[in-house]
Amino acid sequence: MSIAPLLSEIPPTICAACASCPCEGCAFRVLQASPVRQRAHILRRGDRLESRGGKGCLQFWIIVEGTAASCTSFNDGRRQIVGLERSGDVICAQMAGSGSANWLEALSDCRVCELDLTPLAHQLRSDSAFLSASFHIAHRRLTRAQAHVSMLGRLDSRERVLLFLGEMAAQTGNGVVALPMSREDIADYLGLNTETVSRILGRIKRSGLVRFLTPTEYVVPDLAAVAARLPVAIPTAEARP
Amino acid sequence: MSIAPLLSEIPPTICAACASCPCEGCAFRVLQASPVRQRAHILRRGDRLESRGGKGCLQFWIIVEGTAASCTSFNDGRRQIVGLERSGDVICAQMAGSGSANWLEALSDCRVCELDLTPLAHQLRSDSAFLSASFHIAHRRLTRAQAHVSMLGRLDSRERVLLFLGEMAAQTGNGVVALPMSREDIADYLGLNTETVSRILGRIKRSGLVRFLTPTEYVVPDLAAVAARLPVAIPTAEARP
DNA sequence: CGCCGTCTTGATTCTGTTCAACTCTTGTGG
DNA sequence: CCACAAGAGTTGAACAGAATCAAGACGGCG
Repeated sequence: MSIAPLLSEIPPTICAACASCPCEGCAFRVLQASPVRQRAHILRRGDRLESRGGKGCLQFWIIVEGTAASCTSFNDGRRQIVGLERSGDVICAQMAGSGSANWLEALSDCRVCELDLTPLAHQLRSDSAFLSASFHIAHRRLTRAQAHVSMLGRLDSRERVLLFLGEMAAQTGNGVVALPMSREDIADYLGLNTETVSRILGRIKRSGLVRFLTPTEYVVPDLAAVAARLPVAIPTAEARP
Repeated sequence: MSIAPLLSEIPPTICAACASCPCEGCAFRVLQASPVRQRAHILRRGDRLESRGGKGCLQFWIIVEGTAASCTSFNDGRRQIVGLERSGDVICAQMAGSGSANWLEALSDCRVCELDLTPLAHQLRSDSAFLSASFHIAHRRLTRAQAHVSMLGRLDSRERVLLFLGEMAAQTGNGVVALPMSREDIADYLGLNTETVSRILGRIKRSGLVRFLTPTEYVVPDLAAVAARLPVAIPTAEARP
C-alpha cells in the first residue's frame, strides 16, 4: 500500500494546503482563497467517517487517494454500498442522509480531505461558483445512483458482476485492473452475497472473458466481448458521470 | 380521473402563467418574473416525455398533478422505474441521463409544467437563487435514489412491498391511500415481476396489515405494525426528501 | 353480452442464499 | 525457516425465494 500504515489523523491544517492538494479537478479549488477548516484523514481499510450531523450540508469529504464506499445499513445489520468513491470524488457528508446508518468507509487505505465550510455558510448561500460546484457534485452522484438502481432492479447476478468488472476496466484503460476491495465489498455493492460473487467470478474466469492474476487484479482481453453480453453500455472513464 | 381525457397539448404559454400555477412550493417561483419558455403538458396514462438532448440541463418538468415515473430500459426491453414523481416534484430533463433509454412516463393522468430555461442559460449560471434551487432538487432526488438502492439491494420481496405501501400511506396521512399505478408499474419500481407483486399483496392482505378496498385503494389500520416488520424507518410525508 | 386488459392463482423451474467444510494466503512467533 | 493461526476466498449440498409459464377471474366498456 502506498499510504503510511498509520491510523493517526494528520492534524488540521489551514486551507492554503489546498493549493498543493494532488486532487485533480477538485470542485472546490474555487475556495482555495477562503479560510475554511480543512483537515486530512488517513484511513485504513475498514475505517469509517461519519458526518457529525447538522443540517447545512457544508461538510465535504474529497477522496484524494484510495477507494471508499458510501454505505448504509439496516437495523438488523444488512449492509448496502450505495456508491463507490474513488480519487477525485466528492462526498457531501449529509448527502447520503446523516445518522449512524450512513457512513463513508475505506475499502482500501485512503487519503481523504475534509472541508468544513459551515463557518462560511452565510456567504456561500449566494456564491454562485460554490453553488454550481455543489450542483454538479449532486448531479454526478445522482446519475450514478440511478444507474445503480437499474442494475439492482433488473440485472441478474452474472450481468451485475460482468458490468462491474467491465466498468472498472473501462475506467482504468488498458492493462491490469486493480480491484481494491474484498469479495464481501463487491457483494454489498452488487446486492449479492459473498459466495455468489465468488461463484460467478469463477464462471466468468472459466469463460475466458476475464483473466485473474491475483484475487484482486485482473485483465479483460476483450472488453467488447464483455459488452456484448450486457443489455446496457459500459460507462467509460470519460463518460463516467 | 380529474384531468380532461385529452391527449392534446395545451399550447405554449408565456411565463406569467406561473403565477397562477397551483404547484405548491415550486422551486422555480424565483423565476416567475423571467421570460422563460413555459408550456403545460396533459399526459394520459402511458404517455411519455423525452428530453430533447443538449447538455445544459436547463429543461425542467414540474409535476402539477398526477403520478409519473422516471424510467430506464435496457436493450432487451427490461424496464426499471428509478423514481416516482408526484405533485410538486421537479425533474431536470437531463438529470436521468438523456437518450431514448430514459424518459418520464405518466402512471396516471398527469399535468406537467415544462420550463425551458436554455435562453437564460448565460445569466442563470451566476444566479444563486436558481443554482440553489437546482442543488436542492438534485439533492432531494439523490437521497431518494440512494434509499432506492438500499431497498433493491438488501430487502426481500415482502419487505419491498410493505415498505412501499407503508411509505405511500405515510405520505398520504390517515385514511384511504390511492395507489395510482398498475401492478406492473409497482413491479418495475420494486425490481420484481407482476405475479410476485400480486402474490405478496395477497399475503399482506391475508395478514391483515393492509386492507384493500379496490385493487388501487387501501387502508393501513396500524402503520406501526407495518414498521415493526421492516428493518428500516418508513419515511414520512414531512421527512420525504 | 362479449371482448380486452388487468389482476390473481397454480404448478414448475431456476437462480441465488444458506450452512458447512475446505483451501489459500499472509503474517506472527518460536 | 517453519509451524501455526486468522482472515479471505472457494466449493459443495440442500433449501428458499422469486421467475416463468399457463390458466382462470374480475371489471370496465363497446
